[in-house]
Amino acid sequence: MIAETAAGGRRAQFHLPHQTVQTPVFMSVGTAGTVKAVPQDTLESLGAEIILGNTYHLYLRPGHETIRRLGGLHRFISWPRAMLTDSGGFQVFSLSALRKVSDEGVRFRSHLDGSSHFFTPEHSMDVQIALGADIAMAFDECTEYPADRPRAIESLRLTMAWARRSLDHLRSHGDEVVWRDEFGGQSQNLFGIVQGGMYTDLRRQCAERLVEMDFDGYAIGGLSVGEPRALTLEMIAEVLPLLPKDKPRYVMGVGYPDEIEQYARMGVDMMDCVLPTRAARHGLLFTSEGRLNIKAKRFAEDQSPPDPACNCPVCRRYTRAYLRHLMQSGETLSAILNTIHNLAYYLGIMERVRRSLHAEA
RNA sequence: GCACAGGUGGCCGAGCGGUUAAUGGCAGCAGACUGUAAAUCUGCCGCUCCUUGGAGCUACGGAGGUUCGAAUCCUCCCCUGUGCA
Repeated sequence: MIAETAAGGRRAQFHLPHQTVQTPVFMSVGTAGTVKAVPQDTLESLGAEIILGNTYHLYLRPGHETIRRLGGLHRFISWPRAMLTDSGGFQVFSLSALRKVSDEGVRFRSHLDGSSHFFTPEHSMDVQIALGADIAMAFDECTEYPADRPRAIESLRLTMAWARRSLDHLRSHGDEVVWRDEFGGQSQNLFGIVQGGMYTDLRRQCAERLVEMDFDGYAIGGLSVGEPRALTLEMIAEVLPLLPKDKPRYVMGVGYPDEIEQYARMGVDMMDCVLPTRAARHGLLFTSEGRLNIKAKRFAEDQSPPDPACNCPVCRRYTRAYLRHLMQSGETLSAILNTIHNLAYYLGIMERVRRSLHAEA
């Protein structure tokens, strides 16, 4: 812990096997072993210290055993810094049409070829061990919104049982949970995930139980699934005080620029979101002046940079007119430049917040 | 010159007597996107009016014709492609 503000904001750093991560931090999502459209060296130069990978996607392709044989995910994708793998729990939610949930686990059909697979907490851990990220996530069920109370309770029961099993399995395979690669990796951390729908008492109950289990960090999941922002905020505010101060707190799947700043100031250490990368590919740029739909005709001859206040490599060199043209033409470079800018913008927000938290403390 | 095949809204392309302002796709315009089945999805897309819903006008190469009714059938003309001279 480096600094703490009266409002609960934290400026800290976490020593992970591959990287000491300065927090609060925004993590770019690299589902299939790539932060879409951005090469690893560019991510490094943008200052990304930790990125995500996804258990579900990498298990299906190229296969976790393949990645294990190739020396783990870090080596496979040539990423020297920290990584976190999501457990596949979110896919249980997002691929709902193709799944069947039981206490034991989840049977689902591959979105790639329709083949049938069965995921259990143990299996998710095995896959994540093979991938070898610095942080693995417990296998959970992301409760949908809206979910009535009985449904939220049932979903929560599953998530807590699976958290226990995830932890037990990972701990009992301690010897395997060590990756030594040229980047210096070692032991793997495991985070538990707080669910509970939009019910504060369920959230509290879940948080307390997970803390008893003693995870290496705690995530708040099941948010940004369609609920009003006020609810998101309420759930986060409810859970944060229950989590141990000396461990990372991670809100999964958020958010818009103003959201991540707000949550960081409340004491959230880690966040991730596909928004900056996906929106970039769709032509939406986040700037200090607000959202910029670069496809808009009014930018056709606009010679100013995407964001005049931004110092990223894209804003230093290219005009809105050019980015619009690339987008209109469907050029690959469009996705690359848009994504680099959005990521730079998000990382810049966090950099600013970190400084500000430090100054306030 | 002869023989086939064609000429449809910005483009490509369905339709081949009424349910057709005319299927689709592209392009264009606007919007969405929150632990990535997403370089995806949604809406608008002949013109002019009025309030949703409508009203009117103009449209399927051109000119005639048949028919209650034609982008669709007939005649002539113009143009394009291919083949043969």
